[in-house]
Amino acid sequence: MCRMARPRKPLLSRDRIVDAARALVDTEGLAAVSTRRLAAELGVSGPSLYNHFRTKDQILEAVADSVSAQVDLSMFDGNHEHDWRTALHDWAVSYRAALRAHPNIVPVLAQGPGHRPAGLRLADAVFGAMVDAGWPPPQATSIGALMRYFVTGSALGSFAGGFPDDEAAYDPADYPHLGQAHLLAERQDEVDDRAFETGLTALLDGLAVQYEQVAAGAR
Amino acid sequence: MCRMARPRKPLLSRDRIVDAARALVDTEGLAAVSTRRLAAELGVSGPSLYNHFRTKDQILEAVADSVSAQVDLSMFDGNHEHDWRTALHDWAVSYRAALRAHPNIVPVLAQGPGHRPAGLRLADAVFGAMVDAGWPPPQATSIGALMRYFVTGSALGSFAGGFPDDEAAYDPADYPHLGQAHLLAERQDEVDDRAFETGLTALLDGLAVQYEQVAAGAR
DNA sequence: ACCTGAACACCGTTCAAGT
DNA sequence: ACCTGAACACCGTTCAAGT
Repeated sequence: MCRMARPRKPLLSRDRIVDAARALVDTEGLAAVSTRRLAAELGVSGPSLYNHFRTKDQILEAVADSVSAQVDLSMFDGNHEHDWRTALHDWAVSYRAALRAHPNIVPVLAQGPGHRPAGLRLADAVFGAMVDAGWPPPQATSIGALMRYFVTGSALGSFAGGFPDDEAAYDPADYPHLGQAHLLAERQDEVDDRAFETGLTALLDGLAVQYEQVAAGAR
Repeated sequence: MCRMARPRKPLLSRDRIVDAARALVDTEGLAAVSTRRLAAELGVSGPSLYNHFRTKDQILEAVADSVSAQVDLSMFDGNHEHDWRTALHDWAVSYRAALRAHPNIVPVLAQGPGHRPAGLRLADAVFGAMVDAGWPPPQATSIGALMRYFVTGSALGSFAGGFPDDEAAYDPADYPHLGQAHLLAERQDEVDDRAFETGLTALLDGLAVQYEQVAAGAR
């Protein structure tokens, strides 16, 4: 049929590279991602990656964006089934779940959306929904910012898991109140989940107070 | 006086290494810190550092701890001049200020205190003060965790600074609500400071609601 | 005890060469 | 268009050698 010799199918694609990089970040951490190691995982040589990405950093940006894309934004859809508070709560839970599934990439994500499409879409959705709900634009901006602070902070590293699990690490003379801290490690998810829900509830309760003031001012 | 030849004064010390590393992290970022580069800054050869620290990671841990040590904890002192809410507010402001002065080390700090003394001291102080103020220990733990989430998240990266400042980056078809987002970059500190104060106030208002419930349960 | 140069097994990235 | 090997200027860390 064809006159010209068809080039064989390319070995790589941006998607294959991002998938492999995300897997490597998840299992072995950011520091384990080298272009040679990643290429080996994909069965090619190191420099091949540069046919698809300009730098290694751009690969990591793409991984970060693929994680942002997992965040559910449907609660901000126009049909308004949820009030702003419920929407914000459900979004925060989905946002944190997506990041906690890939905690090692959070430092990259937390630098802001930059030009990453999924990051910008997320910022667009929450800002638009808050303005639609009646928040003045400056407050809507603050809500987007403070929710990102809280969610990325909660996903960046476990609170409970950051404490040593050996009792000997806590000299009572130095740390009089940490006598039970060595128990945190074995209840890691429970402690972090409860702290997240407690903080999220407090944030939303506090924002509701401010919303009342805004609404009263508008009357 | 002395029989033995005095060894000449050591060229390095842990403190000198940590100070130089912190300066390098601040001015050029985590990625710029290599043992060779850091050693050159100190006028010695790369391997010399290994006489004072076991690994490069331990140097970065020490930098992180030196930043934690800058956080003011005096509001948690026993004299009880402040109620828990005021103390928590002032602590959060100091905590964020210390981290924002050295944002590039925050990813290391946010992994938790580990065995770092200043990190453990900070956790000890806030937990002890909340328990003293009447919070049940599990809630006091949650408060330590959620405050760390919020503060580290707010210091990890600027919200406003994470958005491109060129209008062309925001196609209205893709991001219908980000028409003004390119203006965020030029008001970076203002936007982030207001979001932090808004979030902190909301958190404390929300915690006050929960505190009332705890106090009512105890009656 | 503390610093050095040499060495090892790595890095990210470029580039000429192949198909 | 896409992949390769060779090369360049780096890495973190170890170690024998110096004082």
